[in-house]
Amino acid sequence: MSQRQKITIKDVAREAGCGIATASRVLNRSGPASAEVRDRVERAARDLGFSFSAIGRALQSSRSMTIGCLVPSLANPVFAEAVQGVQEALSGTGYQLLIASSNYDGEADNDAIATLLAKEVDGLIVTMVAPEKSVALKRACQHGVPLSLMFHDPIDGLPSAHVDNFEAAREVARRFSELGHRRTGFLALRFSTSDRSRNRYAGFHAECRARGMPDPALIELSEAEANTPRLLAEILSTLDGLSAVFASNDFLAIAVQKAARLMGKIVPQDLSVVGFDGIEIGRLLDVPLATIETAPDAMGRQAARTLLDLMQGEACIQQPPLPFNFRAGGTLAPPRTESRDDDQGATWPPSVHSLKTELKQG
Amino acid sequence: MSQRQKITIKDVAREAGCGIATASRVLNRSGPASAEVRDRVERAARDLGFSFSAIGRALQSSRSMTIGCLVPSLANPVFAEAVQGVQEALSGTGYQLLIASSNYDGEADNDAIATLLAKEVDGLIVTMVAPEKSVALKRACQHGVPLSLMFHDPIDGLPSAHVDNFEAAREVARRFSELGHRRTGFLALRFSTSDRSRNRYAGFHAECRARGMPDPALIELSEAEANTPRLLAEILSTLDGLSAVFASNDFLAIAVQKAARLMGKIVPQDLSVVGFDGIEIGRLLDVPLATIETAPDAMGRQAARTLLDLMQGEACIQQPPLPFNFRAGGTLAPPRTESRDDDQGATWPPSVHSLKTELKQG
DNA sequence: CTTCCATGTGAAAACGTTTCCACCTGTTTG
DNA sequence: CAAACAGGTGGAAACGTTTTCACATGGAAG
Repeated sequence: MSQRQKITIKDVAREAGCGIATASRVLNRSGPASAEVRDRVERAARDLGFSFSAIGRALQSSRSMTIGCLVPSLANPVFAEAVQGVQEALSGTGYQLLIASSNYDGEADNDAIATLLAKEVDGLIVTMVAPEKSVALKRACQHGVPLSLMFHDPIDGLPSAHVDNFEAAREVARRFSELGHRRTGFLALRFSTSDRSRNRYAGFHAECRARGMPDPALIELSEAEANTPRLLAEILSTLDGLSAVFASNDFLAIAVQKAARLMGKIVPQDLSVVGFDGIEIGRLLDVPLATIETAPDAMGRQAARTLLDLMQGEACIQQPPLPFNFRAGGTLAPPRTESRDDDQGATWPPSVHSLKTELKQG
Repeated sequence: MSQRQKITIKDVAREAGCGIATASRVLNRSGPASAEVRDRVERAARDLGFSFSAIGRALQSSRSMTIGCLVPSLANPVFAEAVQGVQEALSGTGYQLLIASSNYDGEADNDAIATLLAKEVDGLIVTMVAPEKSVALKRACQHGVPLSLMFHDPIDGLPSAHVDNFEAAREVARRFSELGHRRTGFLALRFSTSDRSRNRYAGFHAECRARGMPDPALIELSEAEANTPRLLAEILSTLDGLSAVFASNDFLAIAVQKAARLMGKIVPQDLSVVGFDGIEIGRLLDVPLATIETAPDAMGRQAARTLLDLMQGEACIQQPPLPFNFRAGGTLAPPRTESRDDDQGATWPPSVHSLKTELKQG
């Protein structure tokens, strides 16, 4: 706690016996300087332990060398990995990452963007609740701040690093169908605040229809229900008769297995489960989890690279969606034969929400 | 992409027909102003869509309202959660989080701190490879920047939000011992770059000794070995005869189970496994993982609160270590009786590293 | 010997704030 | 009625940079 006040380039210039401009030129190698002066300045800077003030620089150049990143929460490893990917793509470019998280709150989203904007970030990488409705995001656009999205489908000409959730979910329906499943469920944790979940449901729903399966049951869980196997089991038991469940993320899928065990059901014989995200741990489980593999870190990297291009003034080009991959696993198998062909007989509980109308159609 | 240039307080003042100083006073409610002028200024600011430039403010007040945070990697959920905790504690204080990650590289650690310092962060929250040796960290100290550590044991009077890894590890040894285990192993992924791993080993080792058990086998894994069950199985099979393994994190512990299955061993009958961290998923597994529960988010929150106090000028007080909790689970059981009492007979492979000397003694 | 140019150099403006100070008005006090 | 004071107000300095511009100096070209 010794030296409380900072050493500026003025101090260096004084110590070296030259003008400020010269010191700046030497230290930045941005202009001519005699060997002798160069030497004095460099020595002075070293002796004094000088380093440039990024703030002074930012003010004068109106480039903060900072890029802002907004995600719902770092407690979700998917977003955390994406941010790590951004970090990696940024390393070596001189840009720093200013982070904000909204806790899945649309209001907080707007505040966060406003704050980031006030800090004059040179670019923005964003995942939020409702990008298409966010006034703050619109303002950022008009403001001319380069912008790139993550996880969202591209909107309004804004580039986005994403996977095609709709297509990926169709793939899951296809697998279910091919194995002979008919009655399925879709489990989501934050359906209303996650366009990803909604797109997945839409794709799943569309493909089920296309294959003549009954509409999947949509089950939206609360945080508590998702984390308490007993509660989850209760919910699942109200939906007796389904042979396969598509969980909108891997954690949920694992929770479903636990709940199934509690109910005395065996995965996959009594219930097939497929997750989403492809977290590493799924592979190491007793019964490896069938899931859609995605690469959040690659998403972060792509978002960052796109943003860097944009900041270079390059035209905004939307990259194709990042690939996903269906990972086979022990949690997916054909249904028990006896429950195969009784579609017509039983009354089938309707979807919890009926939002088939406002769903994307592919 | 319309309005590329910014609106400054000057524009507001001109629009309102008053001086800059007055505009500033009105907008900050920091001084007297007539009702009429106040009105004009506020209207002007609204009409123009003015917002303060954090950079201009930072330059003039020499407070950037930014705090820097360095962690090894956000791909590790433990650190990601901690950062999320920091984020939460900071929300509403007006401080933003500037993030850096080092990828477990000590050199990168130093660079990152230097960069953060150049950005004139008002405080620093740090988890790094070797805080006790870092010159950059020392410089930050001398520079007078408020500092708080996470995950590390307190050093040099720097406060740290941490759990007592040594004690927690002793707890594991105690559990093993009470169940009758004697030959144990300690698995670590990044032993050389993680003081946490080292402290855990030290505590585990110390308690094993204290209880008259043979020294635990120390097994340091490469990234590849940890993620490839086959490789891990090979390694484990070279250490035949041990009945219990303490993995330095839960992911490793789960990998060990997978490897054991590959070897035809049954957990916990043939091999007990205890992890560390207490990730949520461990609870949902087929065989719930026995582990030491910690709360990374609480660590982040504590680190942030301590830092805020420090920045208020309060004296630096070291909080007691955060509590840990032994979570019982299906992966821990007494060893098979036949392998109980043959200590003296067999030759026991020595620890991979023999660092018993430089280990913390409690 | 002049003219020109290259090279090295420093003063000063600009970036967007906040704050100190001085200057106005009126109004209250002696 | 003069003096002191309070409330409003704006000019200008400061924060740490970079960059423009102008001024030197010297050597080469005319």
